[in-house]
Amino acid sequence: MDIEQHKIPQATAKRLPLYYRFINNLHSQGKLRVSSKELSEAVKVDSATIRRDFSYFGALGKKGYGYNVEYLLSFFRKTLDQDEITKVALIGVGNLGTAFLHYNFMKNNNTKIEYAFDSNPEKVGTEIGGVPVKHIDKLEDIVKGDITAAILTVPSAAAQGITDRLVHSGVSGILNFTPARITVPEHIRVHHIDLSIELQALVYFLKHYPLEAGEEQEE
Amino acid sequence: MDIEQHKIPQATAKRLPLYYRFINNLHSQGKLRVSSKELSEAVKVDSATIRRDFSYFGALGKKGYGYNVEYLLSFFRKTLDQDEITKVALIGVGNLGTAFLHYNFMKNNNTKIEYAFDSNPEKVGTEIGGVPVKHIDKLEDIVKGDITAAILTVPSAAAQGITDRLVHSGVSGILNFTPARITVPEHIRVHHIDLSIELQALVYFLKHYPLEAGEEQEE
DNA sequence: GGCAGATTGTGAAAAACTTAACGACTATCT
DNA sequence: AGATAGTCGTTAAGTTTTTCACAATCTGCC
Ligand SMILES: NC(=O)c1ccc[n+]([C@@H]2O[C@H](COP(=O)([O-])OP(=O)(O)OC[C@H]3O[C@@H](n4cnc5c(N)ncnc54)[C@H](O)[C@@H]3O)[C@@H](O)[C@H]2O)c1
Ligand SMILES: NC(=O)c1ccc[n+]([C@@H]2O[C@H](COP(=O)([O-])OP(=O)(O)OC[C@H]3O[C@@H](n4cnc5c(N)ncnc54)[C@H](O)[C@@H]3O)[C@@H](O)[C@H]2O)c1
Repeated sequence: MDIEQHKIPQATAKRLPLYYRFINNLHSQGKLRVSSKELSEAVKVDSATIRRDFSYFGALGKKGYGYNVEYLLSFFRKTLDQDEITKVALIGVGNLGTAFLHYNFMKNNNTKIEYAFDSNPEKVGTEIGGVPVKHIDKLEDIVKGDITAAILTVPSAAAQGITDRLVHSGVSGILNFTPARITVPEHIRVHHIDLSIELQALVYFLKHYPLEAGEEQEE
Repeated sequence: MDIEQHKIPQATAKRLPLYYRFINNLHSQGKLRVSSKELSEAVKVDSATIRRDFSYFGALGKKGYGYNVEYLLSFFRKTLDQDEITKVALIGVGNLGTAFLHYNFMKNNNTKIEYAFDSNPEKVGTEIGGVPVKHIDKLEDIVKGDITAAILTVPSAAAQGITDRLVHSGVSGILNFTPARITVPEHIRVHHIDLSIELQALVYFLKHYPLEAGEEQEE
């Protein structure tokens, strides 16, 4: 939106929702002020990093005082566009897709899964977690112009085909849970969440990078 | 294990399982050789990065030729300890936990979920995806000495309590799917996978980092 | 056997990210 | 009022990761 926004490092941008959630918690608890040190302990991010992150948005705190929770919250709400809802579709109502549909992403979140899609006739027409399941044949009709991002939980063999259809239907982002590394035009953003790899990587680190006292944790 | 292993950058280590999977695919397809460029297109990682990553393990390829798939595969299998199985426990057989139990992580993988745990008596005693569900009271008895890592899919309010018990039972790593940022002793490794944050971050990027032609994709 | 073309492995540079350190300031206590 | 104990924002330094670019070297073919 803003040109200045482009100055914010990606690593920082990825932490913003985390900060937002914890500031929200503090606010619910009635806390009025918070220091970068306190926040650091809660979210497990170095306090200097937090101060640096916040500073990209200007001077949000007061020296010698810390941050005002109320102010921080309203600032982050604005910055993360929490007041406007982003519509999302979920493709593939299987094990993983069903779990996501049951989960209320809206709780702390500006996103709403509006529709789910599947090719299995038994699933089509049902409603899961308040989300109607539509037939995949209707994908383009329903998504076109209305949906910003998609959550992809189909079998990996179907991933590229569905991706092409999503792109054609005008989504700008895809959260890809399949192991397939999908190909998209340059203006589409894909984030991969590859659960098998996460598990394998954890195991690799356990065997080859034994943590010493004082060593830092990994995200 | 090896002292030399410690030289491998963490960013590289995280990509190893991805490489392994694709090399495996190539091998199944009967492909005999592969170049860093081809691999790059498949896994969406810059070819120079791939060559650099491989080079940490020595000279795995041949100039003017590329990499021998068979050799690469056997090398990675050894390096990722694919021949020895790591035992894992899953705690919290709810929406997400059930999905994971149904999924066969073993397929491309050296990990096996041996036991699941839940506090709900209706779930205890059942078997999901071939994994027996035990009562959470038995956690210490069953896990102690036998299980290397845990997948945490309990409600976030229960996360820290269960974590303490897991640590006490001797697990060395936790894959934490709850939004809670758990506290552990220094020798325990925790990887957080925070799905709400991933979705929110994707949306944030869509709005604030419109991709230009030629810009790189995010992992 | 020799040459054209392909591809690696890596030094060096750049980019991205994190952390330490400290001056400037706040709040509070005595 | 002055002393004390924080705390931020930022400069500078350190670390990690990615990327460029090319000599070295191998392949495959004639
Ligand atoms: N379940 C897990 O724990 C897990 C873990 C890691 C990765 N994954 C990946 O997530 C994806 C989904 O996994 P899952 O366990 O939910 O699989 P699943 O088989 O349970 O679900 C897939 C769903 O997609 C539907 N589908 C198939 N082809 C389709 C098409 N062309 N259009 C629309 N819908 C279609 C099926 O009807 C099914 O409902 C897979 O790619 C899998 O590799 C899952
Ligand atoms: N489902 C999703 O899509 C999703 C998305 C993002 C994050 N999460 C997080 O993942 C976690 C699990 O989500 P879910 O949707 O599967 O929740 P869920 O409520 O369906 O499952 C939680 C399970 O944990 C069990 N449980 C509760 N307390 C326990 C205890 N003390 N010991 C052992 N078992 C206990 C419950 O019986 C239940 O079976 C939550 O922390 C949630 O915030 C889930």
